[in-house]
Amino acid sequence: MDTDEPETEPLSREQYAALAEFRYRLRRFLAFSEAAAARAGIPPQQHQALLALAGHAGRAPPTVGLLAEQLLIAPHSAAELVARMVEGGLLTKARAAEDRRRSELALTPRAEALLRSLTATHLEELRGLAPALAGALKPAAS
Amino acid sequence: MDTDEPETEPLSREQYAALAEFRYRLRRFLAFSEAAAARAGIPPQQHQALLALAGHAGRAPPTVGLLAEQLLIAPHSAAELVARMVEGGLLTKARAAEDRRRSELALTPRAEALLRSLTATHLEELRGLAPALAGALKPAAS
DNA sequence: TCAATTGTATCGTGATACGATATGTTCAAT
DNA sequence: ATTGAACATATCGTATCACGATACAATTGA
Repeated sequence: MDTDEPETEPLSREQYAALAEFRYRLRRFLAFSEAAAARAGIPPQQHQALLALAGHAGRAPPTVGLLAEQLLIAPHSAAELVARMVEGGLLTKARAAEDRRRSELALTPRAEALLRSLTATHLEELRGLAPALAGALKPAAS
Repeated sequence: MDTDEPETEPLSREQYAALAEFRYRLRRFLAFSEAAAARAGIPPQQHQALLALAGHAGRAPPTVGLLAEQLLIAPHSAAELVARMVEGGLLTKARAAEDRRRSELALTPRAEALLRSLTATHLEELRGLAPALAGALKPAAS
């Protein structure tokens, strides 16, 4: 039981309200995103995995460990996620030739189509949301 | 199985990368927030509940239903959350006099101290994060 | 006064990330 | 070459938390 909190200066009602507003808008965006993924027929984590992998395009081929880093989950959680996605026909997994510990991941055509559609939807949503988010952020960090 | 995706124009590598970057920064912020709550000794949802209730200060006394709206969870989920928080000594719950269906909620002194400390930490973090978030947002919504 | 609505609560369930652990692979230093 | 350490991935049981279905009490309106 932490009874001895660090001494903190009192905060204004406005600061609480601004931070609460920011988090509320964040939740709304995340809820929108989850609903969009659900409409597309995949769990939100799998959408995030696809986006992280696609966003990494151009660099070294993505692996399970890279996915874990990007999603901020433990490597073995990423392995489970990848297993579900391979099963669902969204990813292919192949041991890397030069280091056979690694599994290199790639999106299937179906995954690419899903992600394209989801990303377009999200960019549009963000176009509208960005000002509100930025606005809620400004007074919070004053 | 959704095999017929809506027709979407191709997206650039930069757009995927920008959106992925934005979500990554969001995850980092949320992970920071969860870690801060854990350090304070409460689950992250309880921190969000405290913030939502405090952010509402000044208006009508907050109820279980209001909390559900703010957190985007079902009313009965909010009831469970509140039960855990009352048990943990963070909230008090009292039937409203004028409408005895409602439970009016209030933060305990311990909760106020926790939230004050957590909010100060978060505002500081956001001061540093806001530019990066806004930066990742700009190219995404071009 | 009775039906519909609202606010809160209870119970069992499901999804997913985690901890602990295991296996295979590579690398460094002897 | 060999051995031990570090690394990448995988498996299994567990815990958390919101949900669906449902219930009940209080209020409102016809």
